Amino acid sequence: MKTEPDVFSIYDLAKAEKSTTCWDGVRNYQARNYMRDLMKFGDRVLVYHSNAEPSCVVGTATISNTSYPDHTAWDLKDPHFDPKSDPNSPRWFMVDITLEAIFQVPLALSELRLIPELFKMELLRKGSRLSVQSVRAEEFKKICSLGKPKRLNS
DNA sequence: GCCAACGTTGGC
DNA sequence: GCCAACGTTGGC
Repeated sequence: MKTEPDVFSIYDLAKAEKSTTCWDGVRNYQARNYMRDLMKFGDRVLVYHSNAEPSCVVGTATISNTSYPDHTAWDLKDPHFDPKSDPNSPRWFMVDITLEAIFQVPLALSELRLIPELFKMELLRKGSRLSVQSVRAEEFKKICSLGKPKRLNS
């Protein structure tokens, strides 16, 4: 899952109550479908900082609440307000994620591109813009082995 | 700041 | 349903 660190970084997540946040503001149908239809409680996710210097995979989190309507779509003052989302038939959904580990070695895109096991990874595809993507188990494992995750409570 | 790669909108 | 115009994402 991508986030712009200027807006909400993994360090903000670490500081949040119970290291948990709702993943609001996603306004892309495919990304929404991943969250609404595919994500299950306990699923693990990679946290990625986009538009950063450099852009990096910075840690892991878990799904701590499965999908529910994204109420920020109905909030006039929210930057992601969507007049076409009807509270009686919500258009946008979100999940909650809880921080699992921060990488002691953040993994920049340029570095990930050099890893043969990751050549097919969606994140590394040219023009890959989707903010919620699926990651293959082997890719997840490889990235964790490179990132040296530092668990919160251990 | 540039621009490729999308996704969305709306006229027809 | 097609597609041009426009808007957004995000690496570089």
